[in-house]
Amino acid sequence: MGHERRKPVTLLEVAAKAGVSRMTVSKVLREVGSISDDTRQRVRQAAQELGYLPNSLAGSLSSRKSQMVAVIIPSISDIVFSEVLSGVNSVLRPTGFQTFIGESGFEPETETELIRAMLSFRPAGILMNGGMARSADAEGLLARRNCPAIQLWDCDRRALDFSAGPSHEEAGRLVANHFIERGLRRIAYVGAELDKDLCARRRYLALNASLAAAGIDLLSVTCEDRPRQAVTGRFLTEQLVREHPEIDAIHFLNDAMALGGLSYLHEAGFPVPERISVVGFNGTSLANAVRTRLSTIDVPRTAIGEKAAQALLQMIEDEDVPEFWQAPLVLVQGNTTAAA
Amino acid sequence: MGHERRKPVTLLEVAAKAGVSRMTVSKVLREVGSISDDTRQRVRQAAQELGYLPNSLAGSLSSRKSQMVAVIIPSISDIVFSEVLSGVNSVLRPTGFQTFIGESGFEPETETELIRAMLSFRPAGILMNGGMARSADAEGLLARRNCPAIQLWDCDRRALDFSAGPSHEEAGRLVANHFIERGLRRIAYVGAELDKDLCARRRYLALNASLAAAGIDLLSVTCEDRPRQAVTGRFLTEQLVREHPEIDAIHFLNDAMALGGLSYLHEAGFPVPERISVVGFNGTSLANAVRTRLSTIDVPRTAIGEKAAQALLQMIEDEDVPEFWQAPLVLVQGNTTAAA
DNA sequence: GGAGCTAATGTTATCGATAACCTAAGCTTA
DNA sequence: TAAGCTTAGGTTATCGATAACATTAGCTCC
Repeated sequence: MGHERRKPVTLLEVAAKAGVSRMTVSKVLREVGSISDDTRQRVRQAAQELGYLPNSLAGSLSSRKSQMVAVIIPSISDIVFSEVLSGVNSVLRPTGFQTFIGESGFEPETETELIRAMLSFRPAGILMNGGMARSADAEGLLARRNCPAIQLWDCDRRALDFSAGPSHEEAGRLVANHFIERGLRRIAYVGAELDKDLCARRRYLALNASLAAAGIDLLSVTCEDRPRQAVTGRFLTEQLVREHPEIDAIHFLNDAMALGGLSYLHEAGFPVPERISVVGFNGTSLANAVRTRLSTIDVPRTAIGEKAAQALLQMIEDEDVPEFWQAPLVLVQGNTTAAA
Repeated sequence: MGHERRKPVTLLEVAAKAGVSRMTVSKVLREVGSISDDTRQRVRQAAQELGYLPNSLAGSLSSRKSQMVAVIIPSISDIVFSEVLSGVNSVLRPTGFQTFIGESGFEPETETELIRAMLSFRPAGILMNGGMARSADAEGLLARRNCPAIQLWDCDRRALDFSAGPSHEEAGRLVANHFIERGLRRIAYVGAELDKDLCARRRYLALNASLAAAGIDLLSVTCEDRPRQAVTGRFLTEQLVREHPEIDAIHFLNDAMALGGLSYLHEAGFPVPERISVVGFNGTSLANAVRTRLSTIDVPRTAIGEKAAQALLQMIEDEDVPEFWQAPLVLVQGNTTAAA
């Protein structure tokens, strides 16, 4: 099964087989223009028999149109993103647009190359996560793009043509109030890679500011060189309670880290929520799988993707679109924080 | 910030600005041919100042070459895949190839459209997960592709030009032997979506066969309409032990489901491993985050991606490549199965 | 000193489609 | 019945690059 097969079939070959011109084949396959039923049949059959696959390079070059929508995300392993993407796809798919994904790995250099690569195919639109430090080259590429561009996951700092996402500042404030209402005052924050994920950093800063306004000092335990996953949550929590056994509430960067932290707290004999309250972020289904129902902030991820895709379609149609859509946030009370 | 910007800059404009022909610009930017340092400078600067971005549609169409590598995966939320992909990228990136990802959502229909869309851009290569039911159209498209194609994640059933992945049958046998060696005889399997994930199904069948050979009946609890995640593992385990409290070992489809199951077992008062042994599959970092260190089968995911990418590069260079690479599997003994 | 190189650049054809316009036949309709 | 419209299809130019070959000037070298 070699791959050095014959040259792919072109319109010309289909045309020859069907006994018509290339243009006629093109019209039949795109269902434009007026073609008799008889010809239509012959062309379809010829294309089918030859296994004709249109060449999008030629097609898009010529028509200056594309069915490709580029999506660039920091990490495909971040569970968070998959639902945003499925929201995007659920709206885009029925319209015939195809989503092509690029993964930047949180590296600005890689992200820049991805933007360059994707834009060089002149996509119909581009969606990218907000909250990343972007290189100057990337900004330049985006500034000169000739398609609509949408920022996902961030609504505090608007960018590109449309932003769909939560206010991370609001999220930070929600958690702060949640703790304050419950009379918790020795509060810690556990996170990782805050230098890369600026959205998470903004949540942290808002939490910090809200607590400060209430006269509370926030203790933070973070590291930049470990993944934002359960293992890291567990590791940092261990470090935290060893040095500060007095704390009575922890907010984690995300649910995965919170679960890691919880596992350590149980093991080390810190009852949750009696002794320490825990709040995560995201509302991933993960959160309800363990015996504890994690208190967390639920983010409507699918809706974010849907709104983004809808806005994209409208912009492609040259319709007017608002500047942003702010995703509603809900702090879901589980059993890792005591009732107020 | 509208998106209906001016027409993108073309080679011709750069050429005019630099006072040379298009061909010269093309050669400078691709670093081929011989061009004087002076001209090279002027062209580079002109391109820079105009913000020239090559049009890959035109470039690839003309040269019949591409820097794009297509990857089609069933689900980006499946943690498993992210590491395979990072292995792929670590090899491909330095060579200048760009990975474009498509997500099929386990739907053959969607997968077919993705294959069509990606192949229509004439990529340098295509990588796809094995173990999915593929539509006839998809097979046709793949048969007529004119680039190397590689199957990931499955090495039992070889397909395309190269296969990189574990033997899922071996995995099933490993688990069976693990249980048998420990004298466990009331064994259950918990999984989901086995109709879609044929690799998982093959593990299950091998487990079943190996146990049968030892005179053991395997009890299986599965469902097709729930995700292969922790919640489902928990739900099915609850159902399992309610109806069959006598079982003494469970193999889960993956680690996520195993963790969900574990949480229920703890809660329901089934000590692990004293009363019930548990084995997962994958060796995700998740496995070590909770108090229990899950016994599981470690799959070298990054290596799979690397081998696949290396094979792809070799095929692009027209070098000979073996038919497959079988990923070594290790059953990692945690503390959810008692020592033999 | 001219045949033969090499280096630096330009010309032309082509990749595989689509846009925009054109043509011829058949049909209305006043 | 001739102007005018439809229908079905074809022609030509173009999209933005690259491959392959052509050209020109300066140099080498016997």
